[in-house]
Parts: sequence; structure tokens; C-alpha cells
Amino acid sequence: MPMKNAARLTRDFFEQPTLQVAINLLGQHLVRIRPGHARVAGVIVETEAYIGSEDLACHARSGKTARNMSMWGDPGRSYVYFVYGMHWMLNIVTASAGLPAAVLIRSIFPLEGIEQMARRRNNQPLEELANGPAKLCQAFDIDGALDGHDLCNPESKIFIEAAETPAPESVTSGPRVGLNSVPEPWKSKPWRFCLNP
DNA sequence: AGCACGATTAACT
DNA sequence: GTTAATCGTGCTC
Repeated sequence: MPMKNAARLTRDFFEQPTLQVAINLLGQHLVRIRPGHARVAGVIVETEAYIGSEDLACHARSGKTARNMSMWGDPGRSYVYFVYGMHWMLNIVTASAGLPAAVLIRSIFPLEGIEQMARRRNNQPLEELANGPAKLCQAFDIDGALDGHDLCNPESKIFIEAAETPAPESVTSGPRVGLNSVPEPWKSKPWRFCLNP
């Protein structure tokens, strides 16, 4: 049964220090609306923080470009980018406008619209539908057309819905993944957060 | 203008 | 554990 009167998260949730937003997003629901389709939604269970041009793992390291300019925009907007010649990644801009920082959504557990997700994900099992940053973009039909989108706009077709705040002891942190050639100390910063059962 | 490689995934051995 | 897929980006020549 769909939750009643669940509130969309507003700007103030995202206009906070990036590590705090990365932790606070755990347990919240990502929701995708597409005309003619049922809602697609799931619980955010893994995030990573990318913080400013000093963070050499962050795309903002090489300054503002056409690709990454969304990170300099308002907190609560999306930063969607393309990588490996085939995958899209969803980030949510944090901190304050002008400070290039964002949270990568790395993993989601499906709640609503599971049949749609399965169709988009080649009928893989439930656990495999959105348990990766590129997988969830495929499952939620997220691509470059959504880059720079304002998730706080009431009209937005993609947004975060408030859910229960997890107990602090169910949150773990560790180094971000996929940063093979990133120098220390950035490579080892414990800026990846997981929500455990 | 050319080139190495990436905030990954799926399909191999 | 290893690797192909596949192309935009940023760096070097």
C-alpha cells in the first residue's frame, strides 16, 4: 500500500554539510513519476559524498565544465552524468549554491513499481534491480535529460520523499569505491555510507 | 587531433 | 578473479 501524505524533502534538507546529507538520505525514498506509468520508488540504502574542488575524487576537481556545472547549482538539484560509455549516475547537489558538492546515490531497495523496474532491468531478481548506481538509473529511467533538475520543485517528476530516520547504529561508513587512480588522502576518506538491516 | 581512462556492469574463465 | 562493452571528457602533443 502506498504511503499517504508522505512529504517531499525540501531545500533545507539538502542545504547542509554534504556528509550530513549523505547520512540523512539513507532510509529516505527516491520517487520517480512518469506520465502513463505507476510510481516507481525505493529506499536509499547506500550513498557517497563528493565534496568540493579540493576533493580529488570529485568531478569538480578540474573546475566548472559543461558536464559538471550542475554541482555548482542549488542544493536539491540533480547532477546526472554519463560514464564508461554506457552508464548514468544520479547525484544530488548539497551544501550551498556555488560550492560544488553532491551525494551519489549508489544503491536502492525497490518498494513500488517493481514490475516496471524488472522490465527495464531485463527481469533480474528483486535484489539486483537497483543495487548499484548505474542499475538504479536504469530501473528508475534516469538519464542526462534529468541533469540539473530541481528535486524540490513540487512539479518535479523525480524527488525524495521523507521516511523514517534510521537508527544511527544501523549506518556504517567506509572508503568510496571505484577510485582506483585517485591520490590519498581522498582515496581513503570514509565518505561512503550504508544502511544495514 | 589523438589518446587514455572512468564515482560500472554483466558475462566470462 | 578477469575482461569486454562503449564513448564523452580532460589532458597531452
